[in-house]
Amino acid sequence: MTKVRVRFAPSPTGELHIGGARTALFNYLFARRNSGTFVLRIDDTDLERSKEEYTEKLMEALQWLGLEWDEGPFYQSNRLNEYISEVNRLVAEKKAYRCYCSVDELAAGRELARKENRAYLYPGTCRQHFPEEDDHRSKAGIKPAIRLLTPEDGETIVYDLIRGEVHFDNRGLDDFIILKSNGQPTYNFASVVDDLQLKISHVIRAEEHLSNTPRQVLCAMALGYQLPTYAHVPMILAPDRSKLSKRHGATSVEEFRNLGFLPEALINYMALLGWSPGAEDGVSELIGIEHMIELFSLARVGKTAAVYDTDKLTWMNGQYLREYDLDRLAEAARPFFIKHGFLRENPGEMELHFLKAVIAVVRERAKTLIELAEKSFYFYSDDFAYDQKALDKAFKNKGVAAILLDIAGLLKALNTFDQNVTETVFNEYCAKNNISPGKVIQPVRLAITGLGGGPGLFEIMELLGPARTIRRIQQAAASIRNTPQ
RNA sequence: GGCCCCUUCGUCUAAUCGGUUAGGACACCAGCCUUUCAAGCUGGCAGCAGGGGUUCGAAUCCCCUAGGGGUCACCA
Repeated sequence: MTKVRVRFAPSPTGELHIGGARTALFNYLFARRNSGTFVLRIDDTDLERSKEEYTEKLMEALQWLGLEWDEGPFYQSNRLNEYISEVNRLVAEKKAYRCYCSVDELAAGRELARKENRAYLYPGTCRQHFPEEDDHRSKAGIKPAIRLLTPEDGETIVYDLIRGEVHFDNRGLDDFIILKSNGQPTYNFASVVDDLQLKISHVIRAEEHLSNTPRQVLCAMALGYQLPTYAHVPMILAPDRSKLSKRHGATSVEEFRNLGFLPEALINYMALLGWSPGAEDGVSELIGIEHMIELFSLARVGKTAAVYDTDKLTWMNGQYLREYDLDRLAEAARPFFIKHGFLRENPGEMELHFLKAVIAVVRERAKTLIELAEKSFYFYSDDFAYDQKALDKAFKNKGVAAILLDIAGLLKALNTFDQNVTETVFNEYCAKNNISPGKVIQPVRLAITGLGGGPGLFEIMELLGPARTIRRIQQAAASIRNTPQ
């Protein structure tokens, strides 16, 4: 068996989106599952659109997701000599030829084909002009592009692990350009040279590349190398079933990160888009990366494009949020708390300790880190309005202000303020006055949090401490008295 | 338009060689639990794109139609 070597080869023309990230994930899982090597390559042959900052962001996103690569990054822009020498070889072997057709000429041909409603194929104008005849043109300073000489009939077959044999009629393939007149290789060529020279055993990539694969197969055959095995994974579509783009809201890994999703949740969610672990009944879909590596197989990758659904991602994130290691969660949540002004840029020991305590309580009802921070506001600010619905429910009863004042008085008399003590105080008060606990707890909750729901009241009070708790209860009582019923 | 791929609940998916009341998850609805809100538990709603074959029997195999997606550049 040849050693498994796979690659993820993004072009640095934008942020890493969920489709690319999932392709990277599948490559990673496949490599790990088969004790292979995961190579990162940056396909930056398009000088116009490639940007270094995107390369940085791409790598940052991969690292954040935990998809560590074993080799690379290799840059196509650094490998120009390899491509040129391979192109020269093909020209020398008469498997490729110089083309002097102008861009305008070609565009006109395409335009005509479009008008006549037929597919455009390069007519092979320059096929006959083998080297000698080109001399005078090159002397005139015209730079040629190089085209691959492709077969006129027969078929090219792509062997795909997910789709089986895919046949392409060679009559539908023309002599495409492998080296542009500016001296840069085209994607189809550079990619093949790299895959071959890097000894990639399996090319796992998105389905959008399937139609280009016969061209790559032709390149590889002309170059005389052994072909890698292909696996074209289904696309991830936007909710409107179209290809992902900016107008679809959050699509990039970075955006999901900023929206408060955890990398493990995103990984878990993406893995299930197209791949299925086998789905026996009652088996959880919550799968950590290690378990995923054990279970992964391309045979269980489906053929249908998936529409991503943020609801399920959100649910999954909530699941991870609850189980996460508290220290790591606090670390991940920090920026979100800072953004709300709940935390300083360089918080001290005490603040971090308090942060963890708050998170431990609030995370039970948050699904994203944004929500986690938002739902923690009353631990950091006295300045909040009462929720109207909760107010109508909890503050409307006649004796509420008096009850609040009673409670404030009882709390004030306490030496210790932990949740066991305060709960006992509440219970005794209710029993003595024959009031149901809810009639006391809910108004107090509203007084100290402004909300009708949330964590256990006694947990909140302990975290908040006696001073703030009592003050808020007294203020609530006062505001009820001052409001005409 | 040519070529290529695809088609199971709203969404993600399962159903190894054709025989299942077509299963699970998210979302949604209801109930239970609870000081509340979540979580959790229980139950419910909901699908084989359509039409022909083949077969005793088809979600599963074949053909056609429809729909979706991809690709056809001196982009990747």
